[in-house]
Amino acid sequence: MYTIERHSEILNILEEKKSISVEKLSKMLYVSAPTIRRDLSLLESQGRVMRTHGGVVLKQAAEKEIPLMLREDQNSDSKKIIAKKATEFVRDGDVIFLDASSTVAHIVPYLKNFKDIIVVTNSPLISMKLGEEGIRNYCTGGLLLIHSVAYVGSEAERFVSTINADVLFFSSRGYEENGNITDSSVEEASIRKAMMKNSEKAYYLCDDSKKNKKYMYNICSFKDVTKIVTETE
Amino acid sequence: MYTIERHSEILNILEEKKSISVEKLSKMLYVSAPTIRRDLSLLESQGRVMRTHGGVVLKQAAEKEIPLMLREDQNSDSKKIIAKKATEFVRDGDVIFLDASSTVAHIVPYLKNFKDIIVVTNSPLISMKLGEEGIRNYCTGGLLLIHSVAYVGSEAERFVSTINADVLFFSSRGYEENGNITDSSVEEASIRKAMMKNSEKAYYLCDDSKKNKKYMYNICSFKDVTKIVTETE
DNA sequence: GCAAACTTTCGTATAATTTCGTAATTAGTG
DNA sequence: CACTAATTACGAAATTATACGAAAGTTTGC
Repeated sequence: MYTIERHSEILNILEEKKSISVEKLSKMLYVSAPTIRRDLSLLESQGRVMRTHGGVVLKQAAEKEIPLMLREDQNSDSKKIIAKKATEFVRDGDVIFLDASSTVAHIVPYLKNFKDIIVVTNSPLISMKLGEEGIRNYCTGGLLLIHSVAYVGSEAERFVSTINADVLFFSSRGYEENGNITDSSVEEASIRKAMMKNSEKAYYLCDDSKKNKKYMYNICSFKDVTKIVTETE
Repeated sequence: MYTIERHSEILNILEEKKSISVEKLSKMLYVSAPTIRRDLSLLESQGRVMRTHGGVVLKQAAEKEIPLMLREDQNSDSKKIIAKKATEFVRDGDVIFLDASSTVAHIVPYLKNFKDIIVVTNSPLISMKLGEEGIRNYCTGGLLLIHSVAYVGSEAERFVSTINADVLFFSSRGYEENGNITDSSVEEASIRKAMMKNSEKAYYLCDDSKKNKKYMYNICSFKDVTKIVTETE
């Protein structure tokens, strides 16, 4: 067995056992302990395992730093429910628009069950999460709107206007009983309109916390939306 | 048997055995070990196999290459030094291109000392880091190249071509003594060329680990670069 | 055509590097 | 403090990189 084969073998073993001692690895792989330690140092420097006195533990993908935005996410549970419901409207082969909201971000994990989908989003965060799940995706690019981690502006909208999507999932800051869907930034309202214009269907994802909140900019009205997805009925 | 026939024969053998020694290949194909090694270097630079001391292993598609974004990056200290040195070439008010390399990513924290700069990058990761530092930035958008967390393709290049930048900071997988700067993916090489074309100045950031590594795709040559920034002189 | 100059390919020889075990020293743990 | 584990140092064996030259194939100019 070659060195790099041994490295992936160590990872395989860890995948199964989560942690193991240097001594056991040494016996299992028929090499001396110093060799195992060298291997582990390397794997540690690559950030794949964590060494401890006497052994190693697998570094879980859990402790990644990215979801900073999503961590401080409120109503995360309802959003998850809504996201799952939304996947009902996805078909294999669809071209999907996702806006840059945290609600919509929760759809990502569910999308990997579909084949040959292409996703277009204006959120770098969602784009990267899609990438992690192995989902082919395009990002619009444009000016980064910092507080909402979204690309906006003419560049972003131009990109959107070149795509013909099957479905759009979007959210917003608030909606009113009368059907007005509103947001607090022009730029974001604008790009959502652009997405809506170029998508066959548009699903509005909203949790109850958004009810009866009115912000400065109008996105659209309930009647412009194919369906509204909520946690309740 | 011609050279390229030998190459595909090596791949065939590997397909079946997954890994094999240089010595065995040498005997099976009736050529000397150095010849096999040359073949393997080539196949490796094409990303089809992984060399290891004593032999080669097939690069499984499944070979879970930890995405850049989760990988703790190596040579982080030298990269930090290089990044700091690079900031010497930034002026207030500059429009700056940053490519999607981890070396270049280390520049971000130093950029917040400059006023009125605008940064354009094809990396969602760098874009978000810039955002966190409060630096005004645009991302190119385009197709997400997963393993390097970079946007590439015609959309990304089109965006770049609309920008006139003052400086570009870029890196690559490898460079040779003779001045060739190369990378392992066409797409990434291509977008770097596009950035170079539209920037007044271009600084190549390279740490010693990249020395004398040759990959399949040419980006440019030392003479096309304004200055090379290294950890040493 | 044809020969000279050039390029590509490959083997040989040698220098440099990698890998890995042993042994000695240092550090960590209960 | 005793015991185990980790680090460091070092040497041996194997592998690889490099330099160089020979042979075969290509290109160029006449």
